Amino acid sequence: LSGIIRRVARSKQSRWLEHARGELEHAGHRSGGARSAVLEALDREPCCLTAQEIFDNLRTDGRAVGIASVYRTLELLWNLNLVRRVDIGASACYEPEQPGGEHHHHLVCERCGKVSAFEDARLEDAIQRLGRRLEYKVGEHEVVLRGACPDCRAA
Amino acid sequence: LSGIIRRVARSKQSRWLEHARGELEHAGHRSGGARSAVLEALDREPCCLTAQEIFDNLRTDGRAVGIASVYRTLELLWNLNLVRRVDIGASACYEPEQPGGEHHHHLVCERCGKVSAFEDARLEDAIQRLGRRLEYKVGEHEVVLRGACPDCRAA
DNA sequence: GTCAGTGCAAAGCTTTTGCAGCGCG
DNA sequence: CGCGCTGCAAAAGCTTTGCACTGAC
Repeated sequence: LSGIIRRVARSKQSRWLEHARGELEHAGHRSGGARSAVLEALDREPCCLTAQEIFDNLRTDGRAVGIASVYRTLELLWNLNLVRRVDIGASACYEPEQPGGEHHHHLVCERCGKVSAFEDARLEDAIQRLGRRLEYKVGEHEVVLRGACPDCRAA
Repeated sequence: LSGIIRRVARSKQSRWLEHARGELEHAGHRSGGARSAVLEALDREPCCLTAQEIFDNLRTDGRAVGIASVYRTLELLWNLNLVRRVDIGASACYEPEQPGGEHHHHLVCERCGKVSAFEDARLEDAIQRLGRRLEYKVGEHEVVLRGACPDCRAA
C-alpha cells in the first residue's frame, strides 16, 4: 500500500509549485513570505496536511508565520482550485490539487489513526456513472473509508 | 431524486427507534428524558441532522434539553453503532444506522447547499473490491459528492 | 506611495468536560 | 436510595475576523 501512496504523492510534485505560483500571479496576487512558505510546505508533504501541521512545520523551520496566514492562504488556494479540502474527522486537511484532474482518496485506520491514500479507476467510474444517473453535475468528491489497516489486522 | 431519498429515509424508520431503545437497555443504560428526546428527533428526521439542529428542534418543541446532553447521547449512540457520523463540511451530522447494514451516501449542491442522499450498488461493489485489493478491512465508509443539483443546473 | 499581505490577538463556532442536583431502576 | 442522566456553564479545540503595520509592486 505504501507503494501506492508514494506514487500518488510524488508523481507531479515539482509541477504543482510552479503551477500554483503561476495561477496566483495570474489572478493578480502578490507574493508574500507567509504565502510562499505555505506553498512550499504543501509541496513538500503533499498528502493530508492540517493547517496546524503546516503551521508547526513552518515554525520548526524558524519561519515566523501566523496561523491566520496559513488559514488565509489555504482559503485562497482553495478558491483558486489549487488545493483540495478533505474532512477526515476532527479537523480538515489540505493537499495540492493536481492540474490533470487526477486525485486520490483516503483510508483511515480506526485503530492506529494512520491515514493512507489510494487511487481506484473502478471507483471513479462508479461515481461518474452515478452523477449521470442522478442528473447531478459532480465536480469535487471525496471518499473516506474507515477500517483496520493490514498492520493492525495482523496484530 | 427526491424519490430515492424518501425511500432510503423512510424504509425501516419505525424499526430503528425500537432497535435503538433495545440496544441501549441491553447495554445497561437507563432511559432519561433527554436521551429519549434525541432518539425521537433522530427517528423523525433521519438524514443528516447536526447536533445543533437536534437541539433547536427539541427546544422549539418545548423540551428543556441541554446541548451537552445532545452531544453525549450522540456519542453514546455512535459507540453502540446506532448512528452514523458524516463529516459533510463545517459540522458533523448524524443519522440512524440501519441494522441491516444498508446505508446511503450524500450529494451536496455547492450552489444552493442542499444535501441529498443516494444509494448505489455499483459504488458499494467498487468499495468492497478496493478493500480486498488493499488488504484493508473496510468497515464504515462515507462518500461525499459535491456539485450542482438538477435545479441549480437548470437555473 | 498604495494597498495587498501579514502577525498577533480576540472573537466565533462546534464539541467536550466539570459539577451539582434530579430521578430512573 | 445509589448512581446514571441531566442542565448549565465553563473550557477546549478549530477557524475566522479586526487591526495596525510591513513590504511588494
